[in-house]
This record gives sequence, structure tokens and C-alpha cells, in this order.
Amino acid sequence: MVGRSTRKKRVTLHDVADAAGVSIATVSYVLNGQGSVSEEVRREVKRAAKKLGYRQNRAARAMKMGRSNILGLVIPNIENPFFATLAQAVLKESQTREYQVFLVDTEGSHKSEKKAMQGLIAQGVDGIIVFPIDDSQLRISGNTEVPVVVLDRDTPDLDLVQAEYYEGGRLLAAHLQDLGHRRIGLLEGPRVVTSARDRTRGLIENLGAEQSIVWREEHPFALELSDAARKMLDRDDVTAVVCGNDLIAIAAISYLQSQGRSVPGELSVTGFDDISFAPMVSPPLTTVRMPIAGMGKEAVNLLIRRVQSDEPEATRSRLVLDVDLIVRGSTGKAR
Amino acid sequence: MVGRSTRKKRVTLHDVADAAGVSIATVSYVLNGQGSVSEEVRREVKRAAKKLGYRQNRAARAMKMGRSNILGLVIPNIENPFFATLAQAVLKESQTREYQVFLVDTEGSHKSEKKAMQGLIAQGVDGIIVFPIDDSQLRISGNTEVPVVVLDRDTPDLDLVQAEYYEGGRLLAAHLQDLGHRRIGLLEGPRVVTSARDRTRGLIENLGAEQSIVWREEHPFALELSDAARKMLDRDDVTAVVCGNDLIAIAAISYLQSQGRSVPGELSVTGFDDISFAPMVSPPLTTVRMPIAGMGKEAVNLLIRRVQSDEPEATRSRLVLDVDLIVRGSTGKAR
DNA sequence: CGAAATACGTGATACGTTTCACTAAATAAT
DNA sequence: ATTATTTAGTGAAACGTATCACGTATTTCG
Repeated sequence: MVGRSTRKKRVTLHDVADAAGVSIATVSYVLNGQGSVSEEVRREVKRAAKKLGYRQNRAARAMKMGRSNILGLVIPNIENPFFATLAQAVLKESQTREYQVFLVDTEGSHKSEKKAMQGLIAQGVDGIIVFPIDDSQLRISGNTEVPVVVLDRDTPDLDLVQAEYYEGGRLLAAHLQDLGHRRIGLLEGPRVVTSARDRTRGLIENLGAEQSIVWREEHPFALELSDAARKMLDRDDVTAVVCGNDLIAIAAISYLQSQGRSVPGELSVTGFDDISFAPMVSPPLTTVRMPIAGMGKEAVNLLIRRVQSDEPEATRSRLVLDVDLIVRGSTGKAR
Repeated sequence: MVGRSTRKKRVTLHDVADAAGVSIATVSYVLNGQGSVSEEVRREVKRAAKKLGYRQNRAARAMKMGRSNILGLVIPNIENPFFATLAQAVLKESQTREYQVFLVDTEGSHKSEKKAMQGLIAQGVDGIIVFPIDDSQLRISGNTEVPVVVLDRDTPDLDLVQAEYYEGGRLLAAHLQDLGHRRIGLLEGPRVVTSARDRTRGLIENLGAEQSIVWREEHPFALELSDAARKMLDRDDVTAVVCGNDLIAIAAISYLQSQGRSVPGELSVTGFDDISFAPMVSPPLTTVRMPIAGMGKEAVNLLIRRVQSDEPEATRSRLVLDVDLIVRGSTGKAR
């Protein structure tokens, strides 16, 4: 009996109504806690519904209501632990708010990103949370037919949730200064990404008088180190390397160690984000903790608020969350 | 104009029909490539649809068809890179097959797992792919109203996709034997998980005559090392530690190094899965590569096949994929 | 040339909900 | 006692789509 799908037809409002001896309208009211119906009937209807195993047909409801209770989440790469944590937070918050979420992983392709947005809208989601690949696609913004909350990338007319990137950069500058680092290398994130630029700005604009960036190299937010980056790391003219995020930092440390250079003995390395692996690599990573889960949660809240009051509130929200410096083992006193 | 949601009503089949001067039936046929309609009208309808920006209302379609083109994916923890990779594969394959997917992260809770399945069915998904937390919940199996494909855990009546876990264990045994390891410690995964048991069995049953498991400790599949595990690692009576998966291995290496023990100089460590971080930790992890993406892809294919031929085919599928030993730096000759 | 087959379109119905407008009964107010 | 108000419940109309069963008009064939 098990395994083969039960051939039974789906139980509908109609069936419940018949079983309870009332109209489908009444059943609908009871099940939604609306309308005025006597306690007696209410009990009876609930009993019948449970007994028959009634389950609301969401498609029908969605059609009638013009709302699907579905959100879309678009991210560049779920394999990046940063996004995994973000997704988890979004999923969790959505769950408690009774929303389901379509997850789309664009795998870093602009084309997929665009298609994903279109596709989600076509699917009838009530709103979309998107963490864009970079700033280049700001056009997505306008004339969308559903509310959109953007993460991390400041976009003209859309609600935004981000973190104090500039402050993060500043914290790193201060930390390195405390440790006596004067000559610093920079493996910065893609310049086409606002948040990456902000980190870099925060760092550079807050360096001490005697500190300087000896070299800088743009690098994708990924675990594979570019040749150019390797070449920079091979140089011997800095005592600290600031990386655009934890992935780059982990890759850099791995490479340095493979070349027989010690971290932090010879070189200090810092990351950004504080992904779950940051404390587990050797040495544990000094980094700037992003409120990843918080961002996800707030994004959901913002979005749902927008969805539920479908008046086009002119006021655009812009939420900026705090960051913290987390000092671990990958940074030490300058030699 | 941008940003504030366009107040325009959704474009429906009706609107397109009016614009093209035909009936909605014709429009429907054209847009679905069905029915017989002249090339001329076909062109005109398409033009009108495009011009008006028509987009199918999936909810209405789902209701009418009794199919939603939505799949559910239930996993224990998206933060675990293993599941991230799996999810990515599932998403990608679903995308190309024109399915959307609801992702649910149960965060290791049996209760959420159960609720997730129920919730997905209620939402009207066409099918579910589930990677159960452990074997304890086999009851989920029966009387489900939608097709279910199970990953990794052998479940009585459901389609299954898994990998050659036993063989993976065997490969590790052989590798350690080659390196001359005789005294081995085992940080095995939860015994309540079939696949974890299989790995252990594969290892133990294929040890050489002179090899032996000196100690073994059950450990959750997580990055935080348990106290018991630490205690075992502090002992000095083994030359190799076999870990239930890469997360445990990475945590173990991290701990060992923090205690001043060298890997693989003093101790060799192996993992299982080959998650994306495995090559990036120091030393890079020797591990057994799981065909994670393949499993995801096959699961989707299996599921969609089931969905589309809704005959309750009696034959249950059971797909077992190959694994490979990946030798990296965390294992070396026994001292 | 007449009949039969074919090609092209259309009206109407059903899918399962929600909700408006309404009736009937019961209760309260004058 | 009559009227006004509240309470409990119902019928029916959408929502947007897919598709069946039918008409016409056109072509094919004997």
C-alpha cells in the first residue's frame, strides 16, 4: 500500500461542507477564522476537515487572492558559505511568517540573474529578495511588478539592507595599526561591487600616517586564487595582507603556507564576513563579522511589510547593520 | 515612476485575445503550441502577447492543471557545504527542466522535517526530494500524496539516490595501508545514519591484518568538535584519524594544530565528501569524493519522471553512484 | 460536382477558493 | 408590539487558465 501514490482525489472545501452539513462559504470562513459562525458549527466543521484530511489548495487560493505567499530569493552562489547562511536566515524567517521561498542560484551569471527575476515574477511570487552579482545591473530596479528588496548593493529606488562596510574597513586599519603593520598588501574584491569598494575605502582612508598600501590587486570573491594574486603574495614587501572577504583570505593563507611562509609569523592575513569556516582554518581567521543572518531576517521583514501594504509607499527603506572586528589567530604583531 | 509599483492590472489571456481579435481559447492554444491555428493568427497573437507583456498566471494554470511545476527540496542544513552543493545541483537541474523549487532547511530538527514535508504537500508541490536527518523517520515514507525521492537514506518504498559509501570506506582502508598506518582512530558519523555506518563498515571490514581501530568515537557531522572527540585526539596511540566527513576532519585538523601536533607529520587525517573547502584547508584534505552534484541531478530526473507519469509504477528506483579517493596533503607515511 | 475529410476557431465549462450581497432568525430598542 | 439591530449562515460570482465539443469554411477525393 505504501509507496504507490494513493489514488484518492484531493479533498476540497466542497467535501468538507457536505460532511459537516453546511455550505462551502461557511467552511471557508471557519478555516480562515473569518466571518461570524457559531462555536458549535465551527467545531463541527473543524472536526470534519480534520477527519477528511482537508488541505487548502494553495493554487486556487493564490489565484483568487492574487497573492501566492511565495517569496523569491536570488543569490549569486549558494556554495559560498556567506550566501548559505544568508539563505538559511531568509528561509527561517519566511517559514515563521508562513511564506515559502523559491531559491534561485544565478551562479554568477548576469544573464541568469535577469532571467531569474523575470521567471520569479512570472511564477507569481509576492516579492523578491535579491543579492545582485554586482552593481552593473541597476536597471532591474524600476518597473518591476512586485516589491523587491536589494541586499548589499545600493540601488536607486529599491529597499536596501546592507552593513557598515566602510566601518569594517576602518576597524581593520585600526587593528593593523595596533599590531604595528606599516606595509600592507590588498587583495580587494571586485571594484564593480559597491560593498567591496566601501571596505577598501574604509581601510585606506583610515590608515595611520606611517601606514601604506604597497600593492593592491582586484580579486573575485572565490576560493581559487588568481595568478596575479599569487604573484603579489610571492613578493616580500608587506607584513599584512587584507583580503576582500574570507574566501580570498582562506585561499591566500593556504597558498602562503604551501609556499612555506608562515601566517601570522611572517605575514598577517585578514578576511571579511566571518563565515562559519573562518574560525576553523589554521590559523583561525581574523575578520570582520557581518550580521549575515540579521540581514536576511530584516530583508524578509521589509519585503513582507511591502507586500502586505500594497500601497506604493513612497518612502524607501534603507537599513544598515553594524559589523564587528573578530580578532583570531591569523593576525599578529608585525615582524 | 520607477520604484513605486506600477498600478496596472495584470495582463490576462482575455486582454491578449481582445488585442489580437481572437478568442481566449485561440490565445491559449497559440501560447502553448497546441491546437490547430493558422500561421497568420499565430503570429498576430504572439505579437499582441509580447506587446502587452502577457505573462501566464501560474496559479491559475496550476489550479486548472492540477500540477504546479514546483518541487520541494528538504535538507538538514544549508550551511553545510555538502548540502549547498547538492542544493545548487538540484536547483540547476530543476531550472533547465522548467521547475521551480521550494527549499526547506530543517536545521537538524526532526519536527521541522516532518512539518516541512507536510507543508510542501499542502503547498501543492509536484514532488519532493528529501535528504533525511537520519534513518529514524522512515515512517514519512508511506501514504505520501506526492512522489518522493530520498537521498542517502535507504527507505522502504521510496526512490533512492545514494553513493558507494562502503566502497569509500574500503578505499580509505587501502590508502592508509599503503602508507603504513596500523593504529587508527575513528571519528565516525552518527550511527543512526545508514551512510555513516556504511563508511565505517567499508573501512573496518577492509583493514589489513596488521591494522586495527584503536579507538572510535561517534561524532555529529559538524564543524564544532565535541569534548569526547578532543579527548580522543589528545591520546597518542594512533598514526591516522579517519573522520566521518570533511567537516569533522577540518575541525580535527584545526584542533590538532592548535595543540601543536602536526598533520600529516605526526598524524594523518582523512575526510569524506570532498566539499569545496577540502582542498583549501592546510594541509589540503585527503578525502573520498562524493558525486554530490550528480546525486542532485539524478534525484531531480528521477522525481520528474515520477511526476510526469503519474501511474504508480511499482518498480522502485535505486541509484548508487561511484566515489573516488582524492589524495591530498593531510595523509602521509606513518611515522 | 457532391460528399467527405480537414483546417481553423470559438463558446462554454470546470478547477477550488474567497468574499460580497443577501436572507432568516433571534435579540434589543423604542 | 412594532421596528431596528445583530447574529448565523448561504448562494453565487469571480479569479485566469486549459480543453472539450462544436461549428464553419476550406480543401480533397471519387
